[in-house]
Amino acid sequence: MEEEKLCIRVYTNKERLQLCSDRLETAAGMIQTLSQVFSLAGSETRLKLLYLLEQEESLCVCDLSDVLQMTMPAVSQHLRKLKDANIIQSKKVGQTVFYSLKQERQEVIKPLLELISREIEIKTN
Amino acid sequence: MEEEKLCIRVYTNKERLQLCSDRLETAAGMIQTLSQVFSLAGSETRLKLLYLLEQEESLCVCDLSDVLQMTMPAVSQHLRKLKDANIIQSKKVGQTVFYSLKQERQEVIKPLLELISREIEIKTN
DNA sequence: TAAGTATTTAAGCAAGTACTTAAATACTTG
DNA sequence: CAAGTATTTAAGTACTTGCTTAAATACTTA
Repeated sequence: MEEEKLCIRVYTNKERLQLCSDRLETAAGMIQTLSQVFSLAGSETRLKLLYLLEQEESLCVCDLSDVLQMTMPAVSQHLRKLKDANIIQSKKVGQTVFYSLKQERQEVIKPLLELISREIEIKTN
Repeated sequence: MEEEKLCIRVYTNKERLQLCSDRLETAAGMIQTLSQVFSLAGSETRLKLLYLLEQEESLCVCDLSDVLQMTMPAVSQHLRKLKDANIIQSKKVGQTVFYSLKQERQEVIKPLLELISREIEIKTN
């Protein structure tokens, strides 16, 4: 099973392409981390969850399910993914579970959410 | 088909939840736009494409396929999605198609890519 | 105009995602 | 401890995604 060349170029800047490969290799870890965060934030529902948690500090599953007009299992499953990725954390008080943004990941999450709040500020002025 | 309440709370801050709903409604457009961008950037392959295009200004499908070690149809299909979302643009020169980041969307894309390049700078110092 | 190159399009398929409903778990209170 | 509430877990399913391969398109050049 030979690796076939699909594209034969006369003018190829091999050094440039090598530099690109090097860049990718150096950035590999960050790219992987970021693409995971982006793909989580890439769901409209989860982006809403993150936005609400940023604005309100902390909300319970029940409230979130109310606001988003979704069943609790649906919301709970989204929250689980965000929690697994260390983006949010939970705190149980009695039988109620409160979710909030995790400090550790703020440097990645904040710039994303700022894009929303900045737009909103413009809109409400 | 009655809309059933799945969660009956004694202490509910109705005003707070209403404020949350209002926030979501105001932010709806931005949230939709952003979640689309995030979900595109949420693919490791596409994030690499964006990163490379930012670093190199402009690259052809063939080069990208080479650097990413992927078939041209696979790369081409990713590029199409990014182009459909107005994140990148293409310019045909002879039979070669060059892709580059689109200026219009830079204010959303740049902060994301900066997270990578910033990390890389730290790493290579 | 024939042969070759770069790219896109299309069809097909395996894997992943986002819900649903039902049941399990954990806590609270009469 | 029985009944009820908040949440999670699990299984099932429709939909989406990301690749593959084959074929079509468009351009170049002998």
